[in-house]
Amino acid sequence: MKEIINLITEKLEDVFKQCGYEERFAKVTVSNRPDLCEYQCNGAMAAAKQYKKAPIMIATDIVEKIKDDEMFESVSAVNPGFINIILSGDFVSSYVNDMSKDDDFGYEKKHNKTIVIDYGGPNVAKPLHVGHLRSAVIGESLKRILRYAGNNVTGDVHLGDWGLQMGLIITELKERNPKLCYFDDSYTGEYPEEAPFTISELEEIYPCASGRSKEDPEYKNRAHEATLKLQQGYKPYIALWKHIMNVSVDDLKRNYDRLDVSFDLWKGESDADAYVPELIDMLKSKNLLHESQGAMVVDVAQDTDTKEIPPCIVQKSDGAALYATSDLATLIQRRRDFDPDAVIYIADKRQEMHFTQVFRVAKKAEVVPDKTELVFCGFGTMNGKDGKPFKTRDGGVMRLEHLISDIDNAVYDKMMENRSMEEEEAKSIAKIVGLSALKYGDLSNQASKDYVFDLDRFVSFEGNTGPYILYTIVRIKSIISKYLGDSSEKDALMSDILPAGSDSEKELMLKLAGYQTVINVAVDELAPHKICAYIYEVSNVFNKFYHDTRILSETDESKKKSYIALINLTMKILEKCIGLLGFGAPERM
RNA sequence: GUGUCCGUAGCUCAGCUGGAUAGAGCAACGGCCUUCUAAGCCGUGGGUCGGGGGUUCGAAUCCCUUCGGGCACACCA
Repeated sequence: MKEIINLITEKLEDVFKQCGYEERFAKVTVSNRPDLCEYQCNGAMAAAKQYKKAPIMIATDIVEKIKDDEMFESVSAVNPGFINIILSGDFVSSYVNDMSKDDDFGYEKKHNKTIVIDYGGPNVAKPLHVGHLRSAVIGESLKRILRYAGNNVTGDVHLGDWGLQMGLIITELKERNPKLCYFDDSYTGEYPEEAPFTISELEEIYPCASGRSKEDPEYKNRAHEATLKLQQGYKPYIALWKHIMNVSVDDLKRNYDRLDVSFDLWKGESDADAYVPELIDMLKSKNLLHESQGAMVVDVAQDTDTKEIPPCIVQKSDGAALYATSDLATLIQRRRDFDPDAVIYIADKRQEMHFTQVFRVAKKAEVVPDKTELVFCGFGTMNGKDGKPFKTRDGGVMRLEHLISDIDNAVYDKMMENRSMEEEEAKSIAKIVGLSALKYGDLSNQASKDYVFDLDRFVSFEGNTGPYILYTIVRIKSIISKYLGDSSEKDALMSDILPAGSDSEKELMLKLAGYQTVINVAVDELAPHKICAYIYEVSNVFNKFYHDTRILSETDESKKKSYIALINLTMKILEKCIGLLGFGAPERM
C-alpha cells in the first residue's frame, strides 16, 4: 500500500499542476495543530514568491478545486496561506481496514541490500558490562529493522579475541602458574582438553593483568611479546587461547540470550588474522604503505579535512597487528563471504576517528569496492543520575547481568505491590517487563546521544516507558480473549473496520495509518527511537479510546466487531514494533 | 590548542531538510474505579528554546559570533 501521506500529497500535486503551480509545493505533512486539522500543506506560502501572488490566493485556488473530493471531510485555506486538511471518515477507515487485511499492515519492503552489521563487540575473558549494553541493544534492533525492510542482513558479534588483552591474560597466567605445560618450552606432548581456569577466574585475571600492565612497564612489555607470539601462531599460546575462547564464548552466549540478542556469526578478530598478509600485500601493491616512527602506516588525510586526520597504523613497530589491521582484514573476509552492499558498525561514538581512518584505507586500497557503503553508527554513553558514566555504588563497572537482575527484581517488587499473582508467574513476567524497561529506556533516546540511565525511573514504569507499552498491549489482549471466550465468532478479529464513531476512534485510526511512514523513517535514518516515539503515541491514543469506548458492552454487533478488529490491528502493530525493538509482551501483567 | 557533538520546563527527553499558540513524561496540585487491567484517563500550574547578531513574510530549526559542557586527537580496543 502507498503511505497515506503520499496518497494525500499526490491528490494535491494534481491540483497544484492543474492550477499552474509546480507540484513540488504540494508536500503534505502531519498537522502540528491537531486542534485545527489532521494534515496540512504549507506549499502555498513557499510558492508565493515564485508566482508573485499572495499565499492565501494560491491556497484558495487549490482549496476551491479540491474541497469536494471524497477523500476529505474538509479542506480549507487559512491565513497566511495554510491548507488545512481533515480526512473523511470513510477514507481513513477504509485505509486502516486495508491495513488490517495485510500481514505487514500494507508496509512495502523496498530494500534488498546485502548488509553486514557489526555489533556487540565483547572481549573474550571479560564479563559483559553496561558498556556493552548499547551496542547489543541498538545493533539487535537495527538488524531486525533492516531485515524487516527486506534486506539480507547478517549480524556479526565481532569478538575482541586477538588483541593485547589475550597477551595480558597469558602473561598473568604464566605469572600465577609458571609450571603449566603451556609455559614449558621443552613440552612436546598434547595439551590438555580441560581449561586451566573457570570463567570466574578468567574474569578476575583480566582486570588484574590490565592493572599491573599500567603500573609496570616491564610487565606490559611481556604482555606485548605474548600477544605477538600468539599472533605468530606459537602453539602453546594457541592452545591456551582456545581454552579462553571456549570458556568465555559459552558465557557470552548465555548473557546475550538474557537480552534476547542473537548473532548469525560469531567471528572475531582472530578470524581476520589469516587475511592480514593479503591486506599488507594490497597496501604494498598500491604503494600506500610507508614506515613512520618504526610503524607501518597509511596516510589518510584529505584536502577537505577540517582537522588533521593522523595516518592509520597498520603494523606496530614490533610487527604486531592492531585494531585497524583487524578491521581492515575483516573487511576482506566479509567481502569474500558476503560481498555486502553495506557494512554497518555499531560502536561507541568515541571510536569515530578509528572508523574514519579504517574506511578511508579500505576505499583507498580497494579492500572493498566503491559501491560498498561503510557506515559508522556511533552511540553515546550511558550515564548515571549524576550525568557521569554509569557506575556501581562503589564506583566500579557494573556487570550487565547484575544490571539485568536489579531491574528484574525491582519490576517484580512493583508487580507484587499492585497485583496478586503466583510467585513463579510473576518472576517470569518480571523478566519480560524488565527487558522492555531496559531496552525501551535505551532505544527511546537517539542512539548518538548520551543518556541517563535511572533505574528508579525505568522501574516506576509510568509514562514513556517499555512497561507502559506492554501494559497497553496486555489490556488489548485481555479484551480480545474475553471477547473470544464468550463469542462463537472467532473470525471477528478480521471483521471490517467501519468509519470512526468518535474523535478518539478516528485519532487512533489516523495514528495507525501512519505506520508505514514511521517504519520508513526508522529504516532510512537507522533510528529505533522513532519507532519508540510512534508506539508511545499509539498507546496514548489507544488508552484514550479505551477510556471512552465500551467495547464489549457495545450492542450494535457490527460496530462491536469493528472495534475488535481495530484494537486487534492496534495490538498487532504494537507487537510488530516492539519486536523490531527487540522485546516482546507477556499475556498478562 | 585543533576538531566535533551538545545546551529546549525543577528533572529526563521529543521536535531541528524553516511555518500557526515550542510538545511529552516525571515531580507538584485537583478530579475519575458497582462497568473490558487505575501500571490507566481527564485537568491546573510551570519556558529569555544558553547569550548576541544575521538571513527570511516567518527561526528552537539555517549562517556567524560568544559562553558553558561532553568527547576525540597514531603504535589500547
